[in-house]
Amino acid sequence: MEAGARKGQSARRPGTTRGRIYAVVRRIPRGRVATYGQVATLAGLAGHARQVGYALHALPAGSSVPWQRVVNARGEISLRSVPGAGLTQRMLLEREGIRFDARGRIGLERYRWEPR
DNA sequence: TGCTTGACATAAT
DNA sequence: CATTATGCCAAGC
Repeated sequence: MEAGARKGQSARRPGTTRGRIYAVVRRIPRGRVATYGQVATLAGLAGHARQVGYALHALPAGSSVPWQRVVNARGEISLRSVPGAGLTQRMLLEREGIRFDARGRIGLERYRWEPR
């Protein structure tokens, strides 16, 4: 339990790598998407996109982090350990007004979040 | 304390 | 444009 509790804390504890990643993901506006590398760069972890994915993977359910708006560089939803979840993510994005390609890809040219 | 795994990115072919 | 190979860091056991 302590391990689980500690995990939940580290997720909300600012200053940690994961906390910074969550902070960036939270900044993604609705109806827009960002790539893992983009989030990593904004979080100050340029080049460490893997950590972004891992951080979201450890993200607790019910969190205020719109992990669904984070996609890979191909503009597609990355496969995760939980089968079926990809469809859930796609549904959430479509609900925000994001259109998917016939191949299940998003037009990053059109929906890419441009931070300023 | 140290090793293995992991929601990826980028470059090269 | 698709696929393959390599590199990065942090968290978990």
